[in-house]
This record gives sequence, structure tokens and C-alpha cells, in this order.
Amino acid sequence: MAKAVARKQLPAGITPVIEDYLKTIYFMAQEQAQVKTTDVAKRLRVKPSSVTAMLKTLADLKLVEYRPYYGVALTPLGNQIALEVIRHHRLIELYLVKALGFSWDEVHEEAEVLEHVLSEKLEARIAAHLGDPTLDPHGDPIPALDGTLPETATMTLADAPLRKRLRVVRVRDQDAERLRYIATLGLVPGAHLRLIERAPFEGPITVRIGKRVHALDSRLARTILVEEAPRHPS
Amino acid sequence: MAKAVARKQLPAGITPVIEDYLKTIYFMAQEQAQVKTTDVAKRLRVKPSSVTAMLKTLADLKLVEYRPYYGVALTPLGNQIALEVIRHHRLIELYLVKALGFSWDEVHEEAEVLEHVLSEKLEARIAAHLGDPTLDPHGDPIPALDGTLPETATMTLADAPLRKRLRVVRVRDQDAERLRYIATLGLVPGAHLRLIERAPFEGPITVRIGKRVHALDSRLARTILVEEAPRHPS
DNA sequence: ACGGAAGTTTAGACCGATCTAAACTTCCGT
DNA sequence: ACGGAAGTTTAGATCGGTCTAAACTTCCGT
Repeated sequence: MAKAVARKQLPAGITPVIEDYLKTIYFMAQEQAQVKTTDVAKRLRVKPSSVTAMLKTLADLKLVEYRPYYGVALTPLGNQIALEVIRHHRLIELYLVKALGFSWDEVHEEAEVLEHVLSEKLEARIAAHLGDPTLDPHGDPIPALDGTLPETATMTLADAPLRKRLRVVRVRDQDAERLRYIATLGLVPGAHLRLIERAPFEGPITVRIGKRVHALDSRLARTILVEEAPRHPS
Repeated sequence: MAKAVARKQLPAGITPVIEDYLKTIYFMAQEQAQVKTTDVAKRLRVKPSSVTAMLKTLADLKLVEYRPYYGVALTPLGNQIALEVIRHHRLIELYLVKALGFSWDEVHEEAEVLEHVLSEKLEARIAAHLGDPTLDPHGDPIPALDGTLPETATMTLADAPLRKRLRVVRVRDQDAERLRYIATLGLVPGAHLRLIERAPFEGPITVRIGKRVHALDSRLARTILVEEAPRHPS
């Protein structure tokens, strides 16, 4: 009754740009222990000096812990805001697919813009309309209102067991072209497949989906998360 | 094949702020011959000196004709862009009502933000989903893609004929509170009513809607556009 | 026909976000 | 243990959009 950080009221001065920085830091923090200036700069396609400047601003706003020459990390508040933006993003992606017939390769770009301007009210209506979903069209988990994040499988297709029945649960890629390609293979979340062969030295993976067999680059395979799918074709 | 101003390609540097200025000038131009700096400043809740600065920018971009100390007018290009933004605004309003259950008093604010970030693609899908509508929830005409604007009735409830069967076609108000009030009276576009009495000296108007009779302030009545509705309750 | 009020523009400042160029750290390899 | 490359920060500029304060127009009423 006392905690629960009611950001809805406080924000004041959280710009779209700030949201993008927070989101970026959030994602990078779960791929690497140290989030460095240059990394952020590359992702945001901005010069390192600009990042330094912004990190100071964010630190002043208590959104990040910033140690010069060392790295950044989100504060709890920063984390919370990042998750809200990600929630917006993924809700929008799902909505565009479900309600407006977008394909999964089109929605990222749209959501990238809309995530910053979604009002609480509209967010709520969209979530309700979708039945409070937990996964977006790529299988990425949608943060709940309380900041909870449903965890998904972590096994990639690149190191899944051979011959077992597998189900695609998530495709970690935002590139439209690759997504289109992946979709033509039928490798969308929910699809079933078997890993037939794995060539050595990080070579291609061979999978069977339905009656079709495809060879898949291992880097691509590593972006596809799967889980074992016991019996019965759903 | 040569004309048809393909703005989609050109824009470059048309910011949300610019769009707001163009929209404002557009609306003010149809209420008054001269659009003056101060008027724009009041509507946009900005200081007159800021408007002067922006008008110069707009003039440089060939979006307005600006004569210092005198007034502004949109160029054809400026007009076109204003109409595109208005199209976005009204499509969004209608979409929020039809698809997401918003009420007509909630949508203006949302649209005010979203209008600036609606991609062409999303606009197209929304329009298609709505069946290429021509009127928004308030009865305001939605500009077509070619800049055509369906004209609506111009007779206000304040000067409609007594005793005749009338139909509400448009409610020109964006204030949420008033819109809610108007809705409780049933004065939404499409509703039928009769004007029973008009008090002298700009006094209240008395109308019957269904079996209910209401007294209506004349200023309010002037924001409600009606047309004669011949026979048959539709 | 002219003085003053109302309206408008200029001058100069600020803020957020970015950039380039120059200075400063860090850290690795010899 | 130290020199240099890579990475990072500072300094100072720019741009869009706004502001205040001061100067300038316009125009109305006498």
C-alpha cells in the first residue's frame, strides 16, 4: 500500500529519446554484464559522446547508475520504465497482427514509434481487447502491469536435441527480411518440427517441418527458441 | 501523371509541431478571413513571438504565405499537409470508437497525439478496416486521400426551422465535458429531433428528442449542425 | 493628423539532443 | 612497467522550439 512506485504520476520529462535509451540499456544488460558507452552508441546509431551526455542526464533523473569509463546499469525506476515501454511495444505488435492484419515482419517498426505515445487508457483497452496476452507475435513475453515478465524457453534450435519433437516458442529477430524468410519456412511460434541433423563446426542445421525439410544457417538457428513438445500435434 | 504532389516522398523535416501549426491555420482560416499571429498563439497556447518565429520557418518551407504584421495563409502544399493530418485525426477518432470501445468524448485527446505518428501503412489499414468512412464520431468529414472533403450540412440547431423533423449531422465541439452532456441528451449524429421553441434574444432553445424535452443554451445549439429529415424514422 | 493602445516582430537566452574535435583513461602486449 | 591503441569524456557548436523583454507597426478615436 505504500511501495509500488506509482510512475504514472511522477514521470515528468521522460521523453521518447530517454525511453529508447532505457530500453536499449535494458536489453544490453541481459546480453552482457557490462553495458558500455560505445555499445549503446552503436545500437542507437548515435555518437559515443552523445551517449555520455545522455547518461549523465539519466543519472540525474535517477534512472541509471552511471560510472564514467566503466558502464551503466538501470536503477529499479529505470528498469520499471523500460519494462513499461517494452510492454507497450509488444502489445502494439500483437494488436497490429491480430486486429489489423499486419504480418509479423511489419510490426516492429510501427511499434517502435507508437510505444512512446500510447496512453495508459489506450494501453488498457488494447490489452483488454487482446485478452491480456502474455506473448507477442514473435513469442516475446509481454511484461505485465506489475513489471512481471513471463519467462520463456531458453533452448535454441542450434542446440536442441536431435530427432525429438520440438515446438517453436520464440523468434528473436527484428529484421523484416529475415522474419519473412523464417515465416516461409513455417518457423513461427507454435510450429512443430524435428531437428534431423546438425553439421559440425557450426555448420547448417537440418530440420523437418511437416513434410518439408530445410537446411538452416546456425546463426539463424540460434535466434530461434524451442522447447520439447511431448506428444500429440496439439 | 505529372502533378498530384507526391508529399509522401518529399516531406523531410515536417515535425509534429509544424503539423499542429498547419492544422491550426487551416481551421482558423475557415472561421475568419485574416489569420493573425495572436490568434494562432492563443490556440496553440504559445507566445506570439514563438508563432512569428515558426511562421518564418513555415514560409521558408513553402507551407504558408506569410506577410508580417498582416497574417498567414496556407499554400496549396501546406493545405494538403493539414488535410492529411486532419484525415489521420478523424480516422483515429472513429477507429477508437468503433474498434476499441472509446466514447466520443475520449477520442480527441488520443487522436491529437496519434495523428502525428500514423504511418501511411497503418492509416491505410485503419481506413480499410472501417470501410473507408467519410465521417468521424462527431460527424466531422474525413478528408479523402486526394484531399477531397465531403461537405456536410451548415444549418445549426440554433437557427433551424421550428416543428420540423431534424436530424443531427455534426457536433462541432471537442470539449469532453460538453460532449458527455450532449450525449446524455441524445444529441449524437444520426439522432432525430424537433425544435419546439426558440426563446427571443438568443435565449434557450427547446427541443424534443424521442419523448424527452430539453432546454438548450443557444451557444451550445450553435455548435450542433442539423438537416431536415423528411419522413420515416429510418 | 496624431498619440497611444493593441498587436507584432526582433534580439537574445534556454533546453533537449545531437555533432565534431580534442583531451583524457583504461588496459593489453611486449 | 610502460607505450600506444581503443575507448570515453569534455568542450564547444548546431538545430528546433520555446521564452522574456524591448523595439517596432498598425490603426482607432479624438
